[in-house]
Amino acid sequence: MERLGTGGSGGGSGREGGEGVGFRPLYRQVHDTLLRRLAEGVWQPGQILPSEGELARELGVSQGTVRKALDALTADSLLVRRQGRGTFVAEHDDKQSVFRFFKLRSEAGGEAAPESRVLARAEAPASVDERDRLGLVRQARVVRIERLRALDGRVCLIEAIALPASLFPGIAALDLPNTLYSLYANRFGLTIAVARERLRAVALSAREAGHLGAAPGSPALEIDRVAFDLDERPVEWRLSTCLTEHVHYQSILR
Amino acid sequence: MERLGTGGSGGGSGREGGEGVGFRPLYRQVHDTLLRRLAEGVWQPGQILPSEGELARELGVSQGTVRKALDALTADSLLVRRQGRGTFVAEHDDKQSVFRFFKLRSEAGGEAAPESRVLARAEAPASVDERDRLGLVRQARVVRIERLRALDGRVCLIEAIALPASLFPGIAALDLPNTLYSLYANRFGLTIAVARERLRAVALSAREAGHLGAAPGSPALEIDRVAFDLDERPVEWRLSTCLTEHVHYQSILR
DNA sequence: TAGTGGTCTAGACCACTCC
DNA sequence: GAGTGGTCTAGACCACTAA
Repeated sequence: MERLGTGGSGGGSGREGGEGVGFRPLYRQVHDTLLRRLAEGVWQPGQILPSEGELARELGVSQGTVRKALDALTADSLLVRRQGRGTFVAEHDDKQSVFRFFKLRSEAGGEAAPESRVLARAEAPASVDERDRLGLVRQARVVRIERLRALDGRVCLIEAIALPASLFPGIAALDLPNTLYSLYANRFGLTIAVARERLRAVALSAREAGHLGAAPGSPALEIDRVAFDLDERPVEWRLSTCLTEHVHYQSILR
Repeated sequence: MERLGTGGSGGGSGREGGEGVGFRPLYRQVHDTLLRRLAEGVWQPGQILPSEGELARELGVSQGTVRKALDALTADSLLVRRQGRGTFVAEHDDKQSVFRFFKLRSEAGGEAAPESRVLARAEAPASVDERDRLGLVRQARVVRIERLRALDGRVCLIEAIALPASLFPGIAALDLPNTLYSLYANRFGLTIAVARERLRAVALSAREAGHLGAAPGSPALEIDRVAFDLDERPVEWRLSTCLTEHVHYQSILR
């Protein structure tokens, strides 16, 4: 049992303790409490959460307040709600949610999932760039993965992935699935919540050109992605170089 | 006075008319009603809307239902709500909201707004590509605008804009501001609600290279944007070609 | 002081799922 | 039929703004 704010019955919003700066709405406190539990793995992906009523009683708030927090977590794709069944921790290995972080689309418009082939894997001391992107200390080590990926049967992308070795113990020895983020969640308890991508146009190096079957110097799209977990820690750095002859990067702005 | 659904007092959600497929929640009907009014220009950008209570009485629903609709419109950046003051139609000519649709960022991280210089303007029959992107009929005409844009004082981008001439009467004779979308809203009553961007890497043509001060064949980022108004009509096609030596395209994925 | 949006509660009924 | 989330209402009090 863990009560929040002033709780209790009757109207009023009920300020939390303290008197100065800090005022967080109750629904925000509930949101953060549930988010912390998700980050700690109290509920695993695919598992069902207690019902709105149970959570409300446990936390000492009204059902409407719990609902508002659950709605926010659902909007962030961390939960899935199904009428008549319950509220579940989102699983991101589904066909459709592969495309949550994968913005490349075939010109043909086919919704085929990308295939992957691992070229290399190794553990090594982190480079300066890797320490910078991942917020690592000087002595830190990383696991590096290099892959080729194909869309619609056409190889179009080569990507270099760097992971903090301390967060992914033993990953170098595992079979790597096509969608790494479900592996991160299921094996290492790390849920990717946000990613920041920076795109540039570059000329292919001779080595990249060889792997992609293109001429050296050809223009290519470089995608520099840092992915963050529920605690907003940088967890993965991924540098992708992509041929965009039959493929483009799609972005919807609102 | 315009009432929605079954309205009235007491509990119950109240289904709308008909018996078969269609069921739209009341708050959704309110949302659509308000959206239609915005699209029709009933309230101009910057103007205040009636209060929650007034809207609730007018539409014959509870204040909570109106609130839910207003919150959704606020989340879509169409409204701005200010505690103690009221609800306003969003204005998108502010400094910070220039970056709503402009995703290029200087490597230096400076938040300086981009500058523009118009190279050419003309009206002409729509090309096949323009008809395709803008959903135009065979005889339609477009206004074309070509601009150079600079970030941090460095020219980095050349863009070709195509507008349906029927939607923008007389735009060829106007002074063009740096941020076109506020002009679209204020002079032509067209609010841009969504844009779809497709990014590719291309090699600079000799002409583009000349304008951008780079070598022909240099890799550049091509941004193909179609912008839609509140009625989801395609309203602008913009093809930008950008040097990404000191600039990148930033995207946040959730 | 009056009016606005923001938060919180309590309770009703509906739609869906499963037993 | 029991239990879940989804919708809707009514009413209270708080925080902020402006006159």
